[in-house]
Amino acid sequence: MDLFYQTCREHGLKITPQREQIYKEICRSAKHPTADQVYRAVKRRISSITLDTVSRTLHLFVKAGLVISVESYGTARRYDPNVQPHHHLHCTECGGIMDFEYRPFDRITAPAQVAGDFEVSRTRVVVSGICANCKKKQKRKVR
Amino acid sequence: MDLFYQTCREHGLKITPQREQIYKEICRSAKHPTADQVYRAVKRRISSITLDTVSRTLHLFVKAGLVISVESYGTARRYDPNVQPHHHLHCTECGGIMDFEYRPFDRITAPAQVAGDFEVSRTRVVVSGICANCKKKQKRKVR
DNA sequence: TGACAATTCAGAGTAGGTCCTATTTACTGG
DNA sequence: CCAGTAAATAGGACCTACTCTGAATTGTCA
Ligand SMILES: [Mn+2]
Ligand SMILES: [Mn+2]
Ligand SMILES: [Zn+2]
Ligand SMILES: [Zn+2]
Repeated sequence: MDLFYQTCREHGLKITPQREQIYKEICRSAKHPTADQVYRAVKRRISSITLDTVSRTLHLFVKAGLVISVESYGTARRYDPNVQPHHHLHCTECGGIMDFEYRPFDRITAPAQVAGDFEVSRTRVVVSGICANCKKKQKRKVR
Repeated sequence: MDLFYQTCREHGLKITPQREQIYKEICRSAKHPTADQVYRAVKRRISSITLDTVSRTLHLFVKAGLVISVESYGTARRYDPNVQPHHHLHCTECGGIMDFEYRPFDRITAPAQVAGDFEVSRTRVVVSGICANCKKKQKRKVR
């Protein structure tokens, strides 16, 4: 939470109970949640909160670099409190996105002829497939 | 279009004018369009078509392996007629997704300790940043 | 402790779908 | 080439996840 208070101060963002809970919630969930998922969780603590507040707050957090917006597959925008370089496993069955770290991938760089005039800010490896959980379920169905 | 007719036959999908136009449109657009974008384009040729038809058709195309569903950033699901290994540039300003090919990236593989029980079907490098076009616009604003 | 800009809430509006049902159409095999 | 049948489509209701607007509230700093 220190990072939260510091970043807010640096970017002139007021510290409100709503914002504290939104940041806490996104850190607690390991699931790259959508605005709506964060909204439902925070609403249990602050019952008056609206989805609008959560959405706008998450946009501000992204601008401030406190969280990032990561790739999704047909679902709403998903947020990630892990702003360090890391990579993703994406399950095409359940839609889950899981982090993985593998240092050699952090050094991957697109060559100049590809990047061209593109100003690169982040490079990520995304591995799509079927997670262990969903594979188990599929097998059960087959029997 | 040969691939279209062949894949439809192989998967027992009836060949309808709607499906022909949907596939043609997604091939023509280099922009990884959403169902709604395909719908608007096809509607100019088949004015009675509904978004529902386009949505369901695209799901079927994905199941048949005729197109793939690619990562998006808070927008709706996006489709790609290029099912061969390739990689993406993602502009965080305009939301555009552009293809790039770079053979060395095609060989990237997550190590066993990462993949674990995950059944990998596809590995892609996603480079996020700002495209040449958006950079130009930003500079114009600054002046 | 104010003053006041920033933030929040409530509610209406919107985008991009999904679901349901009746009608139409593409394929089959006689 | 035609009829029967299963698949596909159109139209419309419904839904989810935002996004916008305007008024009320609150955090910050002098
Ligand atoms: Mn992550
Ligand atoms: Mn592509
Ligand atoms: Zn899964
Ligand atoms: Zn751009």
